[in-house]
This record gives sequence, C-alpha cells and structure tokens, in this order.
Amino acid sequence: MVPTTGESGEMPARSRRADAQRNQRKLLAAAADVFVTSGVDAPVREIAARAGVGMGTIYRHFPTRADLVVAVYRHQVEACAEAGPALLASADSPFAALRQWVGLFVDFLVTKHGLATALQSDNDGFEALHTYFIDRLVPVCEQLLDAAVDAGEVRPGTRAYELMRGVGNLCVGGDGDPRYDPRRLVELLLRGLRRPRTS
Amino acid sequence: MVPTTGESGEMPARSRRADAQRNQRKLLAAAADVFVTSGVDAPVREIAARAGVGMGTIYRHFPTRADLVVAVYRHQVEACAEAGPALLASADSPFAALRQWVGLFVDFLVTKHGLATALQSDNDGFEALHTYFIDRLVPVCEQLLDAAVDAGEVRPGTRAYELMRGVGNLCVGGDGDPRYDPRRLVELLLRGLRRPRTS
DNA sequence: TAACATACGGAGCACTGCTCCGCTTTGTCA
DNA sequence: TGACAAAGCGGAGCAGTGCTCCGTATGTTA
Repeated sequence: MVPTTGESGEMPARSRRADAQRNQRKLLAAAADVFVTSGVDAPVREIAARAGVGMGTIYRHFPTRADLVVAVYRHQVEACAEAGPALLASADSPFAALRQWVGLFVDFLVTKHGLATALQSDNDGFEALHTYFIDRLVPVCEQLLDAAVDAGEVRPGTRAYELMRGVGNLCVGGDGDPRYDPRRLVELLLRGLRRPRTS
Repeated sequence: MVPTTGESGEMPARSRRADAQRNQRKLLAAAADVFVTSGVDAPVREIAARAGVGMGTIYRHFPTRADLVVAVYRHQVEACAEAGPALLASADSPFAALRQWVGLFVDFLVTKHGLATALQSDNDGFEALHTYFIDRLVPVCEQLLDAAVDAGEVRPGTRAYELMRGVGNLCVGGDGDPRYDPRRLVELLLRGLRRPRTS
C-alpha cells in the first residue's frame, strides 16, 4: 500500500509531478478495464500497454500487483465495510444484518472475475491484497457476528476471520458454471452458524 | 488420462519397452516426492530432474500435469470413493456416514499441499484433474446425500456436485494458518444441510 | 532559461510451460 | 550374434510471464 496518494480524490497532492498523477489515473482506469476482461491476474504488460505507459511506470506507482488491485477496488471494499454498521442498525435482527452483509460481500466477489481466486492465492504479490481485505472487513464482520451471538441467534465458537475466509473461498469458481452457485453454499454455511433452538 | 498403463501395478504391460516402464515408475516416485515438498504445481523441470529424465520423457508419459497428479493420487482417491458405500453400511445413520465420508475427503485434501488449490484452479492443465475428482467422487457423494435426504436428516435441494466443490473450496489455504481450519467450516456447512426438526 | 530532481520507458534477465527432432536404446528376427 | 527398425529419450529452444535497472525525457523552480 505504498502509493495511492490522494485516494483518487481531487486534491492535487502537492509535490507530485503532474505527469505522475496523470499516469496514475490512466493506470487505474486501464487496470479496471483489463481486470474485467482478463481477470485480476492479467499480464502486467497488458495493463501498461492499455494505459500507454511503460513497465517501469506501473511498478513505480504500484510496486505490488496487490497495490494496484486494492487501488482499483478500494471504493467498493470501503463501501462494503461501511455498510456493516448501517445494516446492523436497519435490519430486523443481527443475524439478518449479518446475512445481508455477507450477501453484499459475495456479490462483490463473484462479479469480479478472478478476485476470489486471487484473494486466497498463496502467490506472492497477492499477499497485500489478502491483508487489506482481512484488515478492513474482518472487524466489520466481527461486529455483526458478535451481535448475532449476543442476541442468541448464532452459536458462539466461530471467529469472524475464519468465516470471512470461508465465504471468500466459497466464491471461487462461481462464474460460468450453473451447477455451482456460491450464494447457495454461503447460505448453507450461515444456516450452520445458527443456534438450534431460537426460543 | 492417456497413459498409466498397469495402474502402477505389477503386470508388465506387454508391448511397452522396459526402459519406458522404468521411467514411468521413476517419474511417479519423483513426482510424489516433489509434490510433498513444493506442491502439485512444482516446476516440471524439477520433477524431471528428480527422476533423472529429460523434459520430453515426462510429457510423453504424462501429457498434462493433471495426468501426473491423478496418477500419483489415484490410489487414495479410489480408496476414498470405495469408502462411501462402506460407511453408509456401517454408520449409525446416512448423515453420519456422509459426515465421516466428507471428513475423509477433507483429510485427504488438506494433507496434500496445494492440491485443493489446484483442484479449483481455472488453469489449463488442471482441468483433467478436476474432471477426474468430480467423476469419481460426486456419484459417491450423491449416494450418501440422497440416502440422508431419504432418511429425512437433510433438507433436499442441495446437489452433490455443489457440495463437493464447496467442500473442496473450503479446504484451500488450510495449512500454516491456525486461525483457518477447513474442518470447522466444513462442519458448519454440513450442519447447514440438516433438516431443522429431526422428528 | 537554466539546472536539477523526478519520473518515464523498455531492453533485458530469470523463470516458467511445452514442443520438436536428432540421437540412443531396446527388442526381434534371421 | 549381428543388424535393423521401432520405440523412446533428452534437452535446446521458443514463447509468455514477472520484475529490475538505468539512460533519457519531462516538469518544476528560481
């Protein structure tokens, strides 16, 4: 997570050359395009070419592939994280909130070709991606999960980290095969979380 | 699944040169070693070197990486497949049998570094591996699942294929991280399968 | 405009998967 | 036993990757 100054916002970020800012923007746009087409593990050269910059430039702005992926999806991950407390406040019960929130996360993952795979890849260069998702989303999930446990809707004993990784794993391979629907399995997993007797 | 004549058994497989058989055996042994050390996606060169043969030889015997992986693990997969009916006969209930059988499968996967990852990799060269596992194990799982549904222990609506892939996915990344235990999540998944009221 | 820090670009290296074909080994048959 | 196909072998070599390095170009500042 080295660069990404300005959070893709409007502040000019003084002391940064204009062409550098321009290139970073071009890179982000190009990457977003290419990720849709070829997945998040598309060749670096392809992204650089699409952005009209050289190899060196892409690595200077995004030292790790994960940095680029994170930068591209940061907004959506952030939105997902912020939705947690909101759902907890608006839903009928903590468990309902948890279910809706997990649904949000699953929707995000399955619509990004290859993201789920990358997320649990032991490949170097994706470690930071993994870390970012975990750091940002596990606390949110924990809050929802704890609330559901406190409300007696969910058996204690499951940690948010494990749940998140499980859900992420279930989302792998969810495109193109009608016989495999991550949503159904995630639903099963959540059902397995429930307390037997909801008095 | 082109070669593998003789199922690594003792029959000489007439009409096959002695050195070819020898090399195939060496290759299987070397691959088994290397898979433990470096995972099933170890460099082909490494396996060839370990076996003391050239690149050409490995590709002649095992045109696809999946062919080699399947050949190495065929015995264990076969054993797992055959355990299905046996468990159904011996266990207290169909659901118990299903749970034990899934446990067997999970144990197999998590002890093979990288196998679970390879299994759901969209990488070419692993497709045949995927196919083999599905073809061999899904019918077994289906038998157990159907029995559990018939016994009223499990809600209908889940297909064996989906369950198998879900379980396989959950097994990814199960080594080295004490915070992620595939077994716990698989247990959750199975619990989610159960019928609410077991009259 | 001059001068300097900053950033760019892509040649190049290392490492893969996989193929191709000249050479070697094996089995057979007289 | 010797010779000769056929079967099999080996590894050079190509193509596609990730990532680095440094000579060159560009922006910025005075």
